[in-house]
Amino acid sequence: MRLSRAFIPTLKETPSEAQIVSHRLMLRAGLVRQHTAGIYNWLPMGARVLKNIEQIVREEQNDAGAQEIIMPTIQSGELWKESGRYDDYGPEMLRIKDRHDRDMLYGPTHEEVVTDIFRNNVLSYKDLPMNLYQIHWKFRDEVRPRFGVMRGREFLMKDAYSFDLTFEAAKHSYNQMFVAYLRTFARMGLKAIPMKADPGPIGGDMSHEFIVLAETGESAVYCHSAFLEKPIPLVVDYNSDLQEFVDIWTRDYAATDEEHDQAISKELGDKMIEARGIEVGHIFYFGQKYSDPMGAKVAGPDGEMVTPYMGSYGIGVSRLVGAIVEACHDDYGIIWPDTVAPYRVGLINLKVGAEETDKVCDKLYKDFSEGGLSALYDDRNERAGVKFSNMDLLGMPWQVIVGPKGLKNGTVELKRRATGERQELSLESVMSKLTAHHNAEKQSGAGG
RNA sequence: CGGAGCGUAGCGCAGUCUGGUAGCGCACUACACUGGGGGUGUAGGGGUCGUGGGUUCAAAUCCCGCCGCUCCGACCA
Repeated sequence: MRLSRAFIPTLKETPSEAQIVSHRLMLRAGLVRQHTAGIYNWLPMGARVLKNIEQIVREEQNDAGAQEIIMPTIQSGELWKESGRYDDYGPEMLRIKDRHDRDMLYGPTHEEVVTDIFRNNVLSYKDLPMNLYQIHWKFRDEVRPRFGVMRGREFLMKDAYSFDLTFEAAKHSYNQMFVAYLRTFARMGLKAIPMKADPGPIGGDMSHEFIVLAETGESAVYCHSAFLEKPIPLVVDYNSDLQEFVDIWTRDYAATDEEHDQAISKELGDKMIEARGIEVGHIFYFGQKYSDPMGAKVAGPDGEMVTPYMGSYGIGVSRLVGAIVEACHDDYGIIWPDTVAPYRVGLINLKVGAEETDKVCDKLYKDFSEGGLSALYDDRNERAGVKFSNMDLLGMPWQVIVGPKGLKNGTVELKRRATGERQELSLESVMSKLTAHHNAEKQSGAGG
């Protein structure tokens, strides 16, 4: 994309409503604009990041054996009366009447709908286990939306729902999602720590929140320093027993503010990390809570009808954009991890209109796109300083700077946004270096 | 939902107390100079002052209603 043609409205000054750094930077870098309280427009840069994140989530869900579906945003109230939640859910649920005066609602979550799909279409234990997910917009009429997209009312969420014949099998489904989540967040360059969450009325220990550590996180969190060193599984056989791996990630202490035990802090001493965190995922097992009242049953091996055991697994996709900015920025702007960056490369032409620089930039721009490296080409007739600070604000992980000085020696400059490290390289080495990095990342599946 | 505050050009703000021609900086347009970290100058364009009513010769300014947004608390992917 040529910057001269791109719709990227940047701001020098921060709009007064933005309090936290991710919100400020997302507005300043032109990712989003607020439509109304807690509801956002996603402009081209924001939309690209959102799509990248969505795709990583999708790939990892598919790898883990989940199948993508799309459920409606507007739901019938009748299903919620069956599960009993129509009365329980409260004003957070946006309720609507259609023209026939029927009770409808904008879905805040989809347990009822997915259970309805299941009971109407799945008849035999042979179809289990089954895990269905979607990546779709939800609406929860929060009392007080804030922090930009981190606590919006409308938000993009990946929600998966598993169905199993037995508790043991359900536990395996839970573990599959657990591992998939570790991989998903790692691929985005995030350190996400699973913390035991309030298990709710079902009890047990099968509920975890995945928390990204960030200075400006919304809540205080506590965890053992061992979490910073734990391995992310690069290659996973999701059919194998994952319990051992899950145990590694759950044996050390980690708790959110509400669950925290101050005594353990003392016990762990300097091994205890006290930090701020952002919840980006939440998985839980809830057994027959919905399948039972809604009458979802399959025929078991012996012909008896069995009510399946369920779990649900959420990732806040739009929230992740904010969380990544919270975790990856400096005084100059955003520092996108390679895997989610709106463009991989920011190409800066320092002297637009000069034959040499124009020619080299055109060639690089073409080579990047042919090599599968998305590039944002700053071809505007602006001063160098404007382009540098603008590209730093936008946060492309690599910058390729083409100016008359370097070209005299046949070189261009490659800058790593995260470290500020700069190298003078020939055109060929720039291409090969970026391509090599890109390929290495694809192979490992966990770049960043 | 309790408490507090704010709505004036795309963004940041002044003007409101004490009523009298709607301003400043950035951004935007044009031209010139400049040209490796948000440069300089000149000339421009853009606002029914959130909205409805009231008081007044006269309302951004005073009074009343409504709408919207933000912040602090209790709640949440």
